[in-house]
Amino acid sequence: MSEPKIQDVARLAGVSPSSISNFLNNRMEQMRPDTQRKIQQAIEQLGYRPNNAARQLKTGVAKMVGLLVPSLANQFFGSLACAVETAAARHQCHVMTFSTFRDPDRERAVMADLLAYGVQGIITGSALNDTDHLAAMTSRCPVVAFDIKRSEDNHERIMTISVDNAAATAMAVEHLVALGHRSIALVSPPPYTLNRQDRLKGFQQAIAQAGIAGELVIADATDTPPSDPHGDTQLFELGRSAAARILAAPGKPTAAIAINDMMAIGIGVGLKQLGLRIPDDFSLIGIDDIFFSAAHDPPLTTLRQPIQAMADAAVQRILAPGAGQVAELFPPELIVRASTAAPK
Amino acid sequence: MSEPKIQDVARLAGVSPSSISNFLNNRMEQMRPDTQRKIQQAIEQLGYRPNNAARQLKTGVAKMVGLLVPSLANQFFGSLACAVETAAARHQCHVMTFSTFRDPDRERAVMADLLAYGVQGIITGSALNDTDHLAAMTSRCPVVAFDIKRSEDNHERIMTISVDNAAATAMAVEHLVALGHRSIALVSPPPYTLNRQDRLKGFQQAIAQAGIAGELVIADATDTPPSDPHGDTQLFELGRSAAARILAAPGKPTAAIAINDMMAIGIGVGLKQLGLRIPDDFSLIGIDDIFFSAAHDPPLTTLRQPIQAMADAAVQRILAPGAGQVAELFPPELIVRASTAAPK
DNA sequence: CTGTTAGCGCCTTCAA
DNA sequence: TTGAAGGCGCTAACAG
Repeated sequence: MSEPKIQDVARLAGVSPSSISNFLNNRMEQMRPDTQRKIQQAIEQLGYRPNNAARQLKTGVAKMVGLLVPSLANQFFGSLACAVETAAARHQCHVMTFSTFRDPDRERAVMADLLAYGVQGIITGSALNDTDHLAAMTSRCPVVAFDIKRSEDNHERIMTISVDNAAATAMAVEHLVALGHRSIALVSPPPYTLNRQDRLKGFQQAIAQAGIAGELVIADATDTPPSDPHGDTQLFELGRSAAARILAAPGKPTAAIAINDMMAIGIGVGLKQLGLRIPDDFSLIGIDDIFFSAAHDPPLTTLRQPIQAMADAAVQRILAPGAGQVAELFPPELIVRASTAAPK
Repeated sequence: MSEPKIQDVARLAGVSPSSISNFLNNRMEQMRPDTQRKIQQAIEQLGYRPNNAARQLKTGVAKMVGLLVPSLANQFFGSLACAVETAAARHQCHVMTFSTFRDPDRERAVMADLLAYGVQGIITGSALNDTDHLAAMTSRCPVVAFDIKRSEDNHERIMTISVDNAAATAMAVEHLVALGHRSIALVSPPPYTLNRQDRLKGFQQAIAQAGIAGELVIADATDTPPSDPHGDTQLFELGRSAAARILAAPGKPTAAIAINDMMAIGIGVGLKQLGLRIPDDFSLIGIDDIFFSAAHDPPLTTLRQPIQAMADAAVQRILAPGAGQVAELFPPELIVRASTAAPK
């Protein structure tokens, strides 16, 4: 069971441990080809793997970044984790992911764990409203937060990455207007977060610019409890129970923009239960482009967040500090599928 | 930036490093209460965190298990990762998750990485057909594989955990028969894996027992390329393009059991495009109970895999070897939703 | 080009 | 109840 160590390899290869170390760290110019070959062979023969803990203890750095998400059971964050893993791999770096379940205590605890592992930085997709604690982390390691917006409250040292929220809703409005809609609803939970406020702002500006009717429908009550506490089913339920109120809104909207896909899907189901057909009777558009948007019926038109590009940028910020801006907004991409059409 | 170390705490508390160590390892009986208090205070004042690498190097074990999944972007495996994280946390253990993208080379590489981190064991939800390599790992650390079935080919030392596949399809048949269906199709990709063969077997036995018509529809061709290479969209597309063939099957099935939910959802969409309504014109049942099954239209009847229980068992096998069986089958649970009804 | 050496931070006897 | 000391496996000078 006990793993072979660098000494064993050295002995077998008939060279010194430092040559093995050089070999492992790709300093090939420091040895003759045949030494190289012997080392290679010895390593394979023994099935030798360097011990990360020892290496880390010595060098002081772990090739590792930490990732915090609300829950991996939430499809959006599963995709994010996958993208971050891919991005980190480009830098020979591994990712340690923790689910926080949006629990502030747990968030604090796992950040401490991450620090104990010596991660090079922390990426969070689970930023709490209280950014003070996050800001405090920046004195320990670089911190990149997805989807929170810089404000006076949060320290300069938190790097932020977000989709351009105002652009997303504005593009949604433009798409709908181009289709001929003249009255559009924006459906959202209470816009507590700056992100949601940005989406609202983008919506209102685009509505004003197009000179059409815009309705804000706040979805904040649901009759059925969430079936999965961590999967963000709430938004689905919220959307579903908002369907009737959307139709009854003052401007008689013929289309709705949901704050995200999960909610859009819920709205769609609610609308169908009310007897409407999508997109014939009503158009629907989401934000995110989660996996199931394409597999939905009808396939959902949405504004895709460029997750991989955002993940790449996040990892870059951690591993090559100073290489990029502190705050960056990524443009969403309109994915036209079958949930939007001209109004009747 | 440099973290405080045990010496610093000792100095500040006015005690020796070993007392700090005793404190950290909960050997409180070895010191006076006031020493304890002083240490506690010093730790907090410094924001001290023990260095995992040093601890691991010294003790030889990392409180960590490794998890391999095809991709976290696949909702089922995101849920699995979440469940494993929860299970491991009960043992003060962390999880390092890697996506393999079903690439054998990558699978081998990440297993080696996991070993280098000194994980206590490896849980894989991404077992390749070639179990030899997996079996070879068992000499390095305990290995638990989800969803592969023990056979003569794979070594005794791979511990396996799986839902009872035969029971799942059998229960699905029984549910459908109770509803009045007399001709049922099982839709599956080619049943290369033992798991799928078991599902097929359970289906056939249940069909025979009920004395009704059973049809096997192999879905192996799709016209549209997968939209997400790692999200298992293939099964969705496969299901969708199989819809017509299901209806045309010899026995004129009035209901279908899909090999999993993803495929069931695809079949449902395909069927609807053909003008059928579910469950009025046709009943559909899946296996897994992924998140979106409940949020689908109509909500999908399915056989739930008890993921948390399975994850608990997997972690148990790793952390408390000998505590459980080597191979274990978990009973699926029938979740009746709205995609099944009596035939017309 | 290769070997020797001194720790990285912590844990754990062992002695005081 | 506390302190001193050795070493886990590896890396990076530095000396040969």
